[in-house]
Amino acid sequence: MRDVAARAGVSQTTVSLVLNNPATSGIPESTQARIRAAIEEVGYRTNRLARAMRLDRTDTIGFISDDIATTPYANRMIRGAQDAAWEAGRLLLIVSTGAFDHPDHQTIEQTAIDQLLERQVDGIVLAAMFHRVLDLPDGLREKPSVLLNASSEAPDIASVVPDEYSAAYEATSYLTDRGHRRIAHLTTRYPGAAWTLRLQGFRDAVEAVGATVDEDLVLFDESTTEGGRRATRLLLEHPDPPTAIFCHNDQYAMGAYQVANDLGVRIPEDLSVVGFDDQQLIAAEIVPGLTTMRLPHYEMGQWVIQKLLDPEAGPLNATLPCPLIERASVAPPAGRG
Amino acid sequence: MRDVAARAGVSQTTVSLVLNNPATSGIPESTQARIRAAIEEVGYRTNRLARAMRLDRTDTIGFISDDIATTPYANRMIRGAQDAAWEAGRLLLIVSTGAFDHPDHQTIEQTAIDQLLERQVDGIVLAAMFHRVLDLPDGLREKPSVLLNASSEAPDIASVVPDEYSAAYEATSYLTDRGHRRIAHLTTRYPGAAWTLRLQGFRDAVEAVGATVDEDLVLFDESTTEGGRRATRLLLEHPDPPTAIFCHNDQYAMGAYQVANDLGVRIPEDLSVVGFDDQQLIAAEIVPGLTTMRLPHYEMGQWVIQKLLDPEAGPLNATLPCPLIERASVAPPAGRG
DNA sequence: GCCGGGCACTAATACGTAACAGTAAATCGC
DNA sequence: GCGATTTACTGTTACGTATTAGTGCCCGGC
Repeated sequence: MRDVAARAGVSQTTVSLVLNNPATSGIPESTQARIRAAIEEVGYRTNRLARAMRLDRTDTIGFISDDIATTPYANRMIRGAQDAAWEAGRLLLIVSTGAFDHPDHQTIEQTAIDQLLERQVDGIVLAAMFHRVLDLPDGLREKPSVLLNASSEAPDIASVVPDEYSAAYEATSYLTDRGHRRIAHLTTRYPGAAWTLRLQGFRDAVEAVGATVDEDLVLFDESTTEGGRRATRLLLEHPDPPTAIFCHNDQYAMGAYQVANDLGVRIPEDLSVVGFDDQQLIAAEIVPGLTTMRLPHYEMGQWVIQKLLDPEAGPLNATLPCPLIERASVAPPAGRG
Repeated sequence: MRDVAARAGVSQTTVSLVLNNPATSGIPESTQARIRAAIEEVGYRTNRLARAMRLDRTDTIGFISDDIATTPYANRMIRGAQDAAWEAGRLLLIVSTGAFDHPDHQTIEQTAIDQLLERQVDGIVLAAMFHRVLDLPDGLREKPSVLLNASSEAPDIASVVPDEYSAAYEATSYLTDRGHRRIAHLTTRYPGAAWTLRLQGFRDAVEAVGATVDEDLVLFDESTTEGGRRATRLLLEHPDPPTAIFCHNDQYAMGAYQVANDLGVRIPEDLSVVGFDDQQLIAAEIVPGLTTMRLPHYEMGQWVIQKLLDPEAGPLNATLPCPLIERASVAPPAGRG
């Protein structure tokens, strides 16, 4: 900047003025042009470190995620956050701390927070791959912080989570609307907030049409393809099998497809299936296309950044809707055509 | 730091000394302890911006990726880079520039580079989701830079790519070793470096066992499930159908599975299939498990960071092997049991 | 009794920017 | 023609750190 000033024959102050308030600084256009030319010639580029020191603002946001590698959710959340940040001229400093149930996770997370604070980020996003309730780590209070796909006991920390309950209610209602009354729910006991909320939404939606939930049809297993196969086999061997299955996630549903196919049970004619997640590589690609609830990962990623940039706007704790993605895996139950 | 110094009754210089060279500074243990106590009491934390200005080094690496959202590859690359960076005490400043064939992509990429340079990153990683050859953007030369999953014409820029040719050769040999001679290759004309290299590896491996490539069996389509269905249908309707298919990627293979299943063609008994990518949600989950080549995304991510940290070590342009992941989709051709 | 040298520190500076508090000259109003 | 205002700038400082070049003091040796 000093070089630019020298070349343009003005002071460093003037250059700074032109760079930051070209309109209101009262520097005549001729001088401004001279300075712009000098900037070009010198190949000057602002040093944002120095700028940040002066302004006490880095235009950088820390993003801590518990496990980036093993799930496709991270993509969408990061992308949502990245896009919103980019639009506002902010950049994301990303740290992945590994699986949240790893013994060292707390320590790593703490170190990550320290690293971000030392780098003077303007705010911190703490993201969970699986919707859960977490203990607020020390340090998060030192800067504006937002929880992504997680909540905490702390009453004053912003957070956003998917509306699991309503999504499950809607998914189930989609089935009851088409006449299904005997509906199974494949779920999981994976630690986290998702399954209880979805199970409750499922129950309430079944009962809302005057039907009862047959506990034989609520199965807990791993929410994997393998688990889906096991559970679906049980269901289809049941003396009074369900006409529809609502699965905790799409992998589960994929397992259901495989078993149904093996046993000659047609989807959707003989068995309707609704999934959860809208996994790109599954839901749209298996045959028939899987009707499923899409988790609003991208939107939640956007939300947290907007919340950091404008903390006053909107609610402190948001719950985002999960749109129903309608494909071809649901039909009325057999015999009702 | 000034507060810490005041509280410990020493100068700021002494605090800095204790923080950075506790051993060689010649400050007696008693004073060091006093300073450490003061740091604790004050809750002092280094301001790395100021440190960076002084040292002209931010311990931050810029990571530009062309599209983080639509592929699961990004995960593994970012994670590899993140892990290597973390281990070395570096953090990643990540920018996603969107699809590389978008009209504004060049501009966005340029802005991203400027942003990173303004933030004084120590180095830049330019990552491509799909292996391709790119024009080196201006600005990359201002800092140490490395290309990830991409190469360029520039002779002096470090880069790492998967060894597509050898991987295809190995995949094909895996089939010829088991007796297959009539092998199809489903590939694509998606712009990028991958398909030509893989096609060549395929050809050479077939010819290496004295067989010839039937051009009827080399099909170009979109490398999607839909494309896989189309292509496989053509192949299975061929008067002299192949006994094995080598697919450009796993989605393609998934489409092949679906059509085979519909037509009652058993995998692997009637038709062997080898994929490419080892997509978590496909390869391990479809039945039977898909034998496929895993792209070394994680390892390439690590590689680029190590290259930035120690530019002298190893070759300038690396080619990483793709391990063969053996599952259950390959058997000897029918009639040779 | 004096000098050299080690010990335990410290003062001052630079990194690159933004902004406050000026200042000199030109212009205006009456 | 003169004070007041405007125009077009500039000098200086502070942000928090790492480092260089000291400084004062004490102790040992002769």
